[in-house]
Amino acid sequence: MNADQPDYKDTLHLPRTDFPMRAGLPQREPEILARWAEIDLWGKLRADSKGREKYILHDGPPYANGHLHIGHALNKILKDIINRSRQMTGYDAPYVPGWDCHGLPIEWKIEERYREKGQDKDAVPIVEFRRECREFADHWIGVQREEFKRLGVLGDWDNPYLTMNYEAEAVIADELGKFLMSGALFRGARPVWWSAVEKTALAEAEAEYMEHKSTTIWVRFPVVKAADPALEGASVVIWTTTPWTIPGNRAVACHEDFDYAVIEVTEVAEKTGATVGERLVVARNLVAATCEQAGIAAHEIVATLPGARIAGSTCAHPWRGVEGAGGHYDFDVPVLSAEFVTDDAGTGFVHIAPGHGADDWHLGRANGIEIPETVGEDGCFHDFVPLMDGAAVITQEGKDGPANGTAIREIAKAGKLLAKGSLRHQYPHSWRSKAPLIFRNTAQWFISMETNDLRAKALQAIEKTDFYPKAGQRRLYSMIESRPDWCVSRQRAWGVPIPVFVHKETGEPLRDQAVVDRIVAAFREEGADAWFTSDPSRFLGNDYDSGAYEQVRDVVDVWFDSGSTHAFTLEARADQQWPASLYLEGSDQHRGWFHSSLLESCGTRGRAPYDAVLTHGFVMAEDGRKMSKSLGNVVVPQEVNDKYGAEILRLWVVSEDYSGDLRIGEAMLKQLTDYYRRFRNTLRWLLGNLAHFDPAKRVDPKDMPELERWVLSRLSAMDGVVRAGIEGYDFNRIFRELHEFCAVDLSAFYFDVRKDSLYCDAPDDADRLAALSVLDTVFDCLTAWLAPILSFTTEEAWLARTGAADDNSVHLRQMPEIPAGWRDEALEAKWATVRRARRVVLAALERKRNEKAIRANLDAAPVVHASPAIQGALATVDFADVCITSDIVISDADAPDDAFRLDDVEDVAVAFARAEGEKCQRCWKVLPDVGAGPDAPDVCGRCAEAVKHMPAAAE
RNA sequence: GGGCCUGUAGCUCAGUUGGUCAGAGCGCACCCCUGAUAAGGGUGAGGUCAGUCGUUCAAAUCGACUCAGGCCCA
Repeated sequence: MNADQPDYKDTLHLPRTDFPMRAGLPQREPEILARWAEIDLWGKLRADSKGREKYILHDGPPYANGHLHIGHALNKILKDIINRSRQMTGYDAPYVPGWDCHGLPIEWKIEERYREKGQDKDAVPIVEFRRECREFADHWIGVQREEFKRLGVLGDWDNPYLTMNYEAEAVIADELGKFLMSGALFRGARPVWWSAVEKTALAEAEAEYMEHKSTTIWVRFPVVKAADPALEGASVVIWTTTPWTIPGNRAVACHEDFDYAVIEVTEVAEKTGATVGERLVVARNLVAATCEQAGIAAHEIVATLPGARIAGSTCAHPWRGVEGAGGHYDFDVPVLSAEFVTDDAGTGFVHIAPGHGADDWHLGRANGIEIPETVGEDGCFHDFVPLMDGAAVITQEGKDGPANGTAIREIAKAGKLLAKGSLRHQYPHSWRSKAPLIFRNTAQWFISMETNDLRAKALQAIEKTDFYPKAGQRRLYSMIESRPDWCVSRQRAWGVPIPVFVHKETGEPLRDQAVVDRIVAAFREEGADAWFTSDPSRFLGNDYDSGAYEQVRDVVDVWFDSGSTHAFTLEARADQQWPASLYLEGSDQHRGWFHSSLLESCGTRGRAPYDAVLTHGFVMAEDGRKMSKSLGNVVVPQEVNDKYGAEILRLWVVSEDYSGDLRIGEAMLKQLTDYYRRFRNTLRWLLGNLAHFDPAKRVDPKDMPELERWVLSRLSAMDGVVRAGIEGYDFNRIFRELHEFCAVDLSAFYFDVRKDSLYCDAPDDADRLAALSVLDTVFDCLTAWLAPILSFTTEEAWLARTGAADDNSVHLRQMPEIPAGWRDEALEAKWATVRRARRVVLAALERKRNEKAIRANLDAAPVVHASPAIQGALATVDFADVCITSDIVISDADAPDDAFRLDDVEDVAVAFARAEGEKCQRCWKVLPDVGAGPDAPDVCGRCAEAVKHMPAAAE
């Protein structure tokens, strides 16, 4: 610009706003959070929506033992987006966050502290131990609460639900009481990892696998009832690494798909356990290995048959009829088929001792086989087990006891020992004493799946529940369909006690509602500690002799705790409602919270505690693999907050399809910031222009130009997208469509086209006022639509426009009601045509630009040769404005041969021409009437007129 | 090993009941603007639709298998 020319910039209505382009989210977000706290946004929302239909998203409780990871962030942000979007579409959506507080991981942490101090946990009074657990959980609840709030998650953070609240502990006991009273809670037995040294059960995760040398044996189980004639007179051969479990044997398992061989021994080696002429059955591809081990020098294969034809046979226990056993082992040993049988070692037959193995136990239960108790808590055989002499499996010093030797000797004496060997393998040991563990049958409490038709009720409830995505329904269904009874007891300290008394003589649990009620009342007042600090008579009252009852010392499985959250939160709280509208968690919770809540609720209330279940996938690193510290690809939410802002995480949640696994990494975060900038700058430009808008001069839609009405129609369509997305939890679609709307419809088209009018027209020019009116509406819509997602930025923009009064927040708004008349599909179709023609013009000008014929499009005034149909569309349109050229000619003449065309746009050809005239120094269009006005020699007529109407240069 | 799920351009996603050359946005390259400026506009290059084999006149879309990844089990 020449220095001697007047600067017209001050006469333009350029965007003016304090809303910065650079968000500074890491700094700004905490300020916005502070304001929400200060104005009590949560309280205002509640007051605002009082009496509206409730939308209850019941929070699945995270575990209170560490900082949040990215999965927590995904989960809570998604919940927040759903709650906010429901709140803005006519519901009252009071979100109560919760925490899971009891359980093993916290217990471990406390035990670890003891170990570090050289203290013994068992020497500490249980109530003291529990107090430390409680404090530990309390600490992490505080930490996580702040981390969740930092993500912008709105909720009743001052009154969350905690499974360790006294009220919750009371309700959990009460719920368990319902199962007790209905007869569904019963005492059964199941094998658990057991340490004979500590005389305690260990959790799976407490077992340390270390190398161990085990004695292996091959044992004959004579077939007494053959399912196939080929098995007559033969012995099934089993192989085991735990000879001491033979007394507990009650079955043999084979695999129905494996081929088995019946062999006849024809020659034996010098050292052998086999006899010439005997028939043995082993898996076909283990025949050679077995023969070698047993010293069988030669054999004949008498028959081969699949496991399917062996299953159903009956064998004799190796000690059937043995002297001194008193007929104890004379029971039948059925051959069952089982999937877990392998043929990579052993004989293809697995000896099943239901009291000494998980597979064994499941198979035994599935087939109605008794689960014998053979070993006491000190690791020694019970005296009533014949032939074992009370031998120790594991000694109190943590060494192998004599039980293996005793068993092997007796098997050999009975003539059933085919071979013996040894094996080094990984075997579980106690993490405390380092002694080998054994699987031992123990008394446990179960909730029956069949009593009161729990399984059937649960399956029916699943069918009545909506699942997002749909596949979750089948997943949960098949789990419930096949699951065993629910083992709810844990031999632990940090949990809600199983509030049951068992009669010492009958072994029957006491079922008396009055007793349950007294327990619940005590828990409500003092917490579940009351169970450990009170004399049993406090609960038993005068009706029972406390000496006749044993007080159960087990605590309940934490899944029962969280399965009861619906009872002590949805039912108990006045602001909540039962059942929940939605449960939302990671897809692993089909096995967890969805599952336990369903069973708990069906068992006590006959239906699911939720109307719908939504699952999200897991967060992977950028390459689609699991995040792991060793790979260094872990994304931590706190770091994203500090570097990019929580808003970027919120955007991330909706930028992906959360029904499957999601990914996150540096490259994606960069892309997300680009998405963010598009939204932010769209709002910024709107704000800048709206600074010039006087609502009193709002133009009615019916008086607007077509282009403005087209925008309104697009808004109407977007409204449909937003509402459908909220309804169906498809926020990815909302995000995608809104982003495209901002980028393509608005920024690249509507804004670009209307800049001329908005910046240059006279203040009260009708078209300019219409455009401003539309911008106001667009702003109104976008801030509301994006508010659930970009909760910080929309608030910032909204306050920038409407003022930061204490009762003002974008989150107190409802989604805008779009008048039905705005949608005009014919108009949208017409403008689709206009934009197709525009594309040809822009492409033609691009070519000229590359040829250096023009620079800006305003240098051109092309001739558009179009078909009559397209001319019809362009007739009512200022096509030069639309193409941002200084002039344009629509011609019905045949296009010259060198006219520009696009392959995919028929009937439009563009012939290039430069714009005629001088460049207006104000609007930069090249026009013939520049300088026509005497006062303004370097501007066009329109601008001369506009400047005249400007009240002052510094508007 | 079993159940369930996922696999479309560098990235995030669309692709209705199988049938116009597989689409969008972003990113990228190049050009323009410099009155949305750590912004804005335009043009363009990118894909054996994980792979193989089938069904069909016709498959990204149906079936089987394989590979890779995930969740839950064993």
